Amino acid sequence: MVDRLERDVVDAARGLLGWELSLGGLRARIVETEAYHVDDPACHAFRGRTRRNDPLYGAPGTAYVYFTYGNHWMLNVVACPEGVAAAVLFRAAEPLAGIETFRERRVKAKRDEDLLNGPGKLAQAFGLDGTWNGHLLLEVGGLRLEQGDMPASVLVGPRIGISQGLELPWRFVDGTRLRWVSRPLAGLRPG
DNA sequence: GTCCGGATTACCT
DNA sequence: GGTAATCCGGACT
Repeated sequence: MVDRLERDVVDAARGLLGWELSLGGLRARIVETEAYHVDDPACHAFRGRTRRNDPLYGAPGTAYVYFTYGNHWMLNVVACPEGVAAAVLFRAAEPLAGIETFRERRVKAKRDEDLLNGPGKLAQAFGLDGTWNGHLLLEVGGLRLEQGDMPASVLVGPRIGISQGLELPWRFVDGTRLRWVSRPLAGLRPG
């Protein structure tokens, strides 16, 4: 996956579906991703390099964790060669292990479907914050990304929550696990 | 120093 | 389906 991450952030976003995110006894299967690239106006690095977006320019496999809307942390994995800003945002996951901890941290989730079905929810359930910014996700230790089974069907559509770049179909969803996805009806089509 | 907007969520109707 | 809450980073004066 390092090769794939380095080659193309859009291909990597699709390829990361089915991978597993783990931290201690917590484990979840990635069911929804989005790609962001420096040439696209929705990317944090579109207007140049700053201290906030600096991790985007790092090595593929690096975590980019940032804070937004006054409340929420977002987890991304950096893609493309060093020096080219790009990343894949993890938007939703299916809980596989540690569900009691997920429930404790996501007190507002009424159903298990609400534990990880959004980027801010996913980060809250895993207890992530800026201290994980820059962490290497493909190496052993702490927060980790591991290969899983590729989904039998993938849906694509426009990315969520942005105002520019909506013409790019850079959101990817595991079509066999829509139960765990955020906004399953938002303009998705087979892809 | 001030202002604006955001890769969202939760709660309301 | 609509919207208030919440506060940091970036742009600008």
